[in-house]
Amino acid sequence: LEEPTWFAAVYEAARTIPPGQVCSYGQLGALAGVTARMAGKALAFTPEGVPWWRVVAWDGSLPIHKKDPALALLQRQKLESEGIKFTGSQRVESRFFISDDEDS
DNA sequence: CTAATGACGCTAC
DNA sequence: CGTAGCGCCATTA
Repeated sequence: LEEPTWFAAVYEAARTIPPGQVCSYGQLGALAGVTARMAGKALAFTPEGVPWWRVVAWDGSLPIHKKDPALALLQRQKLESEGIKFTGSQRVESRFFISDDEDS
């Protein structure tokens, strides 16, 4: 169990995500000091205690369904449990993002 | 060293 | 709102 890489930084950044809010891989990566791609990689290895479901794509969609469609469904249920709502499609509303400024 | 890939980001149509 | 294409950075072949 050794991740001597930016993985740990991504996990800690994910823990800083407040409940009822979501964050994009880019935002999380910025907090962890890595790029969005690296954040996604780390999120695939998320250990216990890390709210990986609070991390979505920049546009609120769930890009993880590419290989694990069931996982995407699980994430959506988790987000709904947090009070987050979805649009007609599988996308989280922008006002739930940490990036505030929900008012245009 | 070059090519390909990935729980991505953003612009363009 | 939907799809298509390119860019990004690190790991692996």
